[in-house]
Amino acid sequence: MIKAEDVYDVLRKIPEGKVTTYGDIAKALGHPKASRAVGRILHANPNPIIVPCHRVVMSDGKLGGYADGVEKKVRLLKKEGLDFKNNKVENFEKKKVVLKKN
DNA sequence: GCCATGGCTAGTA
DNA sequence: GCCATGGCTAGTA
Repeated sequence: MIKAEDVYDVLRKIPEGKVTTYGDIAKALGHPKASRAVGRILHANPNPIIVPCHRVVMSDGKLGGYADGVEKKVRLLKKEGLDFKNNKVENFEKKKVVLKKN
């Protein structure tokens, strides 16, 4: 079972202007198939201020969801210097962080 | 039984 | 576009 606290811990390491994916978080925590579960956990994020869940997107660079509305997610990411081409993060490969497995 | 995913396959152009 | 996957919640018995 994947713990919400662990997901939030990983999230706090993502710097401004960078992103990661649901699947990468799942892998980093040793649950390669739990990507969807990660999404559910983020949906329940109790504290968007300290846990930047807007920096998590889909494996193909598409936006994914946001509890507070996708528009807001876009706004936050743009403010951090990211851009969107056709519903995808521009230069996705360069914007992804590499996550360590603990 | 839902869903903030992802990987794989069919099959179109 | 289909479906396995994992975590959660509603709501029946």
